[in-house]
Amino acid sequence: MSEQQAVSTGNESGASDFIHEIINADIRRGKYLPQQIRTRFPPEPNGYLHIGHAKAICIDFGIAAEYGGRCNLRMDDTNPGKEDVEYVHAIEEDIKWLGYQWDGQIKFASDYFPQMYEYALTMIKLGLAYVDDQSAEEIRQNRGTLTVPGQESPCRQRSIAENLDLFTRMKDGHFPDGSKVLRAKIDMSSPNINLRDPVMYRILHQPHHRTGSQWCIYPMYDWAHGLEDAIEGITHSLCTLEFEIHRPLYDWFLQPLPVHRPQQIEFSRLSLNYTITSKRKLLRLVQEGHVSGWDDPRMPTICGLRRRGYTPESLRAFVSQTGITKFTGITDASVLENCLREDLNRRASRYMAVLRPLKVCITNYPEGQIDWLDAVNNPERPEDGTRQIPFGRNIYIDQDDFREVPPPKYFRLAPGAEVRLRWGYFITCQEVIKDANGQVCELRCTYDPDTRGGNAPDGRKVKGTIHWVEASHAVTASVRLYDRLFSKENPDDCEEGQDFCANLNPNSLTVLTDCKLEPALAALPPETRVQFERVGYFCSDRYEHQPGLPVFNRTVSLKDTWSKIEKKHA
RNA sequence: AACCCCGUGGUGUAAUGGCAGCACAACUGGUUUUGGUCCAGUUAGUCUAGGUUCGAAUCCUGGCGGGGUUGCCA
Repeated sequence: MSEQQAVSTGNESGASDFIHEIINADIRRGKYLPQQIRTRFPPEPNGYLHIGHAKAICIDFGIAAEYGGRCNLRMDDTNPGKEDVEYVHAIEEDIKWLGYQWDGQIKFASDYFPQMYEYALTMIKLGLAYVDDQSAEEIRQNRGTLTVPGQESPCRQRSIAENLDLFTRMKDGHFPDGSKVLRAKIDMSSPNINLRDPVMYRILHQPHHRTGSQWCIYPMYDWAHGLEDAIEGITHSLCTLEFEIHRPLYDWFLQPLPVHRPQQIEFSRLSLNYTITSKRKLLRLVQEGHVSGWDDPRMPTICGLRRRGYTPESLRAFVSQTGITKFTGITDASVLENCLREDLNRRASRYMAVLRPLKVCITNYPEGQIDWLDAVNNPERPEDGTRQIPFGRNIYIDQDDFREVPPPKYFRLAPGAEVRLRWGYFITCQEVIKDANGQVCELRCTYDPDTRGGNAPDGRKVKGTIHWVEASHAVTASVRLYDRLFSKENPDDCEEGQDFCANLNPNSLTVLTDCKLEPALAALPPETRVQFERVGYFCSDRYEHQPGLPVFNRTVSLKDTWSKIEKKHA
């Protein structure tokens, strides 16, 4: 490959999707230099970003970076009634956390209102826009339907002078909300309904979170968006598939104006099974208290995934794996989990934690004596070193690691059985103690002093290794176990008269308050991702975790081969 | 019988007229001081009918199926 070719594409990943093809072609024929490629991520600040936005962010920022170009962050704040600065800040934080940095200052569509207004006057002067007095209802009626053409407005033939006068007075606040709109004069019988004289401006006597009461007319998406892109010199305006049918309008608005002309390219949205990614529905979950907030660890929002313990790297890997296409498929959530486990397996330090404690007394171990054992922090990264963990006469193990009547293939503790304590000794269960209700409440075991560190000098093997925590040093913690928020693959699949809330998984959250942690875990700062050995990946809560009162969220469990074996034999 | 877009294993995605490959999932087996990781393997796919071509997942035509579009939302 010649150097010129390598430079001309600048495509490091070698991706060959249709977006890269278009950009590569533009570069090849000299339309742009690679470093001139400019994209934008244009959220409306009316909600929190979710996993679907993460895809758009990775594509918008990622592609610009590949070519050595730039990507803008632009708030598409053209509808004052729905938008708020709260969302602006949250969006900025989420994008940075994902690992991206926008070019220069954050941009706001509202900053372009004056220029958009001037261009609207130009459109009127060109005879391409007119003021319509019809009500919203009349406009809707006259738009026709998918199969019948629309009717032209009685106002369509107004003179340019009259349109100019009316539009100026619209801007100056002479008319009440809804009394007039500015419309593009295109084609009321177009098979593409977007072209049936779409509204460009509506009257809204509402304060805007940035421009205050400066404006009482606000531009509609189709009119505004292409101009925003043009003003910023966007070369490739990447968006999702539902805007595909708007592209003729995007081009139509820009064509007569003396502006740069970006190219809109559409790709399919990301959908995940067992998940909703609709801002409206997400908002309902928050408002109706089905979750604790936008950043509830069960939410598919970026801040929710973050609090759950997802890494930015795993999210980016996931987006990269699902690819860029025009096919509207549903990705299995296990792909996301796999990306996470792959990342965390590499990075997360291992610790021992007992979630549902069962007391074990090592009867032949001296009272009051503590033995500090060496434990490897991360077998995937020997350079992470080792730490010391206390061992003593009284320890906790997980209730699930003991069965009074062990099922087939059960390798853990049972009456008379010997297991290895991770990093510790072999122990053998000698006695089972039950409470008044007949529940197992304590085990009395013996240990083999010769097996310190986990190996028997006589070469005998034990099949099972279980985790444990020494009782006198254990720190009691709260641990939240999360499961999928919805019990149906498609949460919208519900009975007549019901909605997605009927499919909420009642067991999506389990809070355990008597978990026993090895001491090192309690000393960790908030938002630290770790593995509880044999259990799963956990993250100290971003807001509630304290050294004296640890709070961990389960990010994802470890793959559980045993549960499959157990089911098979059941 | 509107218009636009899209159809490749169960799921997501490569192959740009030349050996249908990858990942996830599922299932075997091996390794293992995490029933994790890792390694090896198995199952399984071009919606359909024609056409063009030496050769079609790829190009053309029809059918079928899916998604989007009838806000003064974005």
